[in-house]
Amino acid sequence: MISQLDKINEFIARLDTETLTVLNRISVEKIFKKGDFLLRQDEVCKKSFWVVKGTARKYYLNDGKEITTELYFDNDIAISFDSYCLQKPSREFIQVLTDTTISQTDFSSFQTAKQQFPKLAILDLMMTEYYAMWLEDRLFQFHTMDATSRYSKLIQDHPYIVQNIPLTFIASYLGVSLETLSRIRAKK
Amino acid sequence: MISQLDKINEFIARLDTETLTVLNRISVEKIFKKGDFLLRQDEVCKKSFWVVKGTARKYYLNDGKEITTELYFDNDIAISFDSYCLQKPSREFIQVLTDTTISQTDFSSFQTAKQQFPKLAILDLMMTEYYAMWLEDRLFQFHTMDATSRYSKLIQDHPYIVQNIPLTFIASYLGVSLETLSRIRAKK
DNA sequence: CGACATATTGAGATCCATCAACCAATGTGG
DNA sequence: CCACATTGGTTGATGGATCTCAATATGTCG
Repeated sequence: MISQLDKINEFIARLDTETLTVLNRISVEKIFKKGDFLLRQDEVCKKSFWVVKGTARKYYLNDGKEITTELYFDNDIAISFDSYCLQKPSREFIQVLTDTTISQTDFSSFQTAKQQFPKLAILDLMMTEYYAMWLEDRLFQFHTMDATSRYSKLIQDHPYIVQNIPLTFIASYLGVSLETLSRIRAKK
Repeated sequence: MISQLDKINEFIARLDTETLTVLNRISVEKIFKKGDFLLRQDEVCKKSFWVVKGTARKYYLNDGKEITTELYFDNDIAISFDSYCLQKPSREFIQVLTDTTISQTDFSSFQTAKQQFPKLAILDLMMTEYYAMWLEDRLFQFHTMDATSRYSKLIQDHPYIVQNIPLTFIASYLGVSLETLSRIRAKK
C-alpha cells in the first residue's frame, strides 16, 4: 500500500514543469460549504475532486439507508469510479462534511491532456492501481476481521478521524450499525 | 461492469496486427495439471496468467485458514495484483483447480512493450479499471447482502460454478463457512 | 473395497442488527 | 434568553444470522 503511494509521490515530484503546468491549467480550485454535494446520484461524474483541505464522504442509498463507501481527508482524491470511467450516471453521492477546498479537474480535459502528455497517462494508471489496492485491502478487512478489529485498524490508520467525522458515517463505513460501534467504543 | 468489458473487448477487436503480434510474441502457452500452483505466497508475481481453458483460484492464508479471493474461468486473467504491480512478494497463492491451459505474459516484457505500443498502455489501464470496478462490486455485496443473497447472485452470474468448483472454495469466496453454505443450498 | 476428501446435519455459542428509550449538545424562533 | 426542536450518541432487551465443534454421510479414486 504505502509503497504504491511512494511510487506515485516520487513520480509527481519528478514531473517536468510542462506537464505540471497543463495539470494546473485544467484544474480549478473551489470552496464548498459543509453539506454541499460534489456529486449526486444519477449525475455523471465529469470531474475528479482533489481535496485540498477538508473532509468529505462518498455514499449510496440502499433500501433508503445511506452506506458510506469512502471517507476523504486532505490530499485524497474523490470520484465515483465507474461513473467517472464510463461517464455514466452515478449510483453514489459525494458530499463535503466540513467547509472544504476542492481542486477539480475536468474528465474530458484530462483525457485530452493524457494524449499529449504520456506521463499523465502513466499517472492515471498508477492512481487506478492504488485505488484497486485500497479496495483489495478493504475487502480483506471485511473478509477476515470483525467489527472491533476493523474499528481498531481505522483509528490506527486515521487517529484524527473520530474528532472530525460523525460516528454515524464511520459506522456505516465500517459496515456496522451505529449502536454496535457505540458499544465497541464503550468497551475500551 | 458489463460496459467496461464491452469497452475492453471492442478495443481488442480494433487492435492493429502489429500490436497483436507483439502481444503474441511475449506470451507463452502452457498446460498445468490440477492442483499445480501458478504462484505461491512469498514469490513475486512476474507473470500475468490468462486462463485459456480451465479453472483456478486465488487465496491467502489467515490464521492458517485459506481465504479464497477470486475464482477464475475461461478467459479470465489471474494475477496477484499488488505483487504484480509493485513486483514484491505475494501474499496470495494462485492454483489451478483442473487441468488448465494458461497463456502467461512476462511482466517486464509487457512493460517494455507498453512503451513502444501505446495501445497496450491503454489496455493496461482499462483492465485495471475493470478490476477496480469488480472489487467495488464485491465490496458492495459484502456491505449490503447477506450470505444467501451473495450465493444467489453468484450462481446467477456463474450458473456452472457449482459443478466445477468444490463448495469449500465457494464458501470461502463468499465469506461464509462451509456449513452455512451447505444450509443455504439445502433450503432451496 | 478401503481411504481420503468433500459435503451434510445438529446443537450451542457469538456477533451483530433492530427497535425503543433516553441523553447531551447545539441551534433557533419568539 | 428561554423553550423546544434537531442532531448525534448511548444504553438495554431481544432475535436472527452465522460460526464453531462434532458427528455422520457421500463421494471418488487408487
